[in-house]
Amino acid sequence: MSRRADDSSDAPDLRQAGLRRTVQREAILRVLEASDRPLSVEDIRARMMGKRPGIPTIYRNLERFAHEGWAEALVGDDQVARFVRCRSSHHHHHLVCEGCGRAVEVDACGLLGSLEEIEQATGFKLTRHVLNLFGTCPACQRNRA
Amino acid sequence: MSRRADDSSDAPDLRQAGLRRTVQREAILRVLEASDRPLSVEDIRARMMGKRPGIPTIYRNLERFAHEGWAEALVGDDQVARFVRCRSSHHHHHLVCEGCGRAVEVDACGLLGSLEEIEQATGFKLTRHVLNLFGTCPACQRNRA
DNA sequence: TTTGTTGCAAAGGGTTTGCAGGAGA
DNA sequence: TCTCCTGCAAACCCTTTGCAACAAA
Repeated sequence: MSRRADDSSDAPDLRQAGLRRTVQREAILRVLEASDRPLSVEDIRARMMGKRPGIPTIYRNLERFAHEGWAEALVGDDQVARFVRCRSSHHHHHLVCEGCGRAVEVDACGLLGSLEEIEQATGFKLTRHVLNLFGTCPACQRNRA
Repeated sequence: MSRRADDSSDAPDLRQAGLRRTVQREAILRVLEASDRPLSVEDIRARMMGKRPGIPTIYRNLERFAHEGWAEALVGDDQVARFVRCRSSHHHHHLVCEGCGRAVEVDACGLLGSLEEIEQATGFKLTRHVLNLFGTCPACQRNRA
């Protein structure tokens, strides 16, 4: 019922981004959409039934999706890129549960003050930052207790 | 003259960490020590004269150094690990100049407040975070103007 | 038809492993 | 001497590239 006025859309519009609608692309988007955790390219492939796109196709499309702001690559300690669907096109960060892998988006607006402090303390002009947060989600906290 | 009481030491003590003193190890430390920017393994090798350690040796030692908190790996967009010497063993972050590559350590203590906000907003219990900052250093700002 | 996309295979390239020889203590 | 380290070469493995066949528009 709610069609919000802001940028968060439920399904990326391929055509609007100048991309052709192909079964592979829509399948990849569907997998990302259905997952609440970062997925490697192999993960994505594993979640498809029947004829699956080739690895290069998945990489190429994820790259485009990331460029459109529809997804983002999070590289973990194992140096493997895992992709998450970005629901918001605002600046945001991802908080990943170390227990179950579930990821949520976080508006780290409170960070801005700290960034200004850093600019003043160092004399640097900040251009961008990468912040990845890790923790334990409510469900995993309960399970642990 | 100043021997500070805190943890910042000028030269890591290999023996104290249970590591043997080898020429390779000390050479790698010396290169890290002398550089004010993150260095890839190849960079490190390139900065050595004469007989240089093999690539695997450098990787193995950097891993140990990182484990001791003497250095840290920063992985950029190109997926290549670059290592910086950590002067402080406190929790800190690195701010890298996109102009010249120079890196400085930043105490992002101001971040703590934001982190608590995030815990309250999400219900997650935060365990760790990775924050890498990028910007333009004072010198590069001047050169640009 | 035109042009973006996919598939396959192969190459790339940073990083890791195995193991024998060598150096620290 | 006893381990720890190093060197070399090869293996790993995620990711990218090239190019011909294919499908969207």
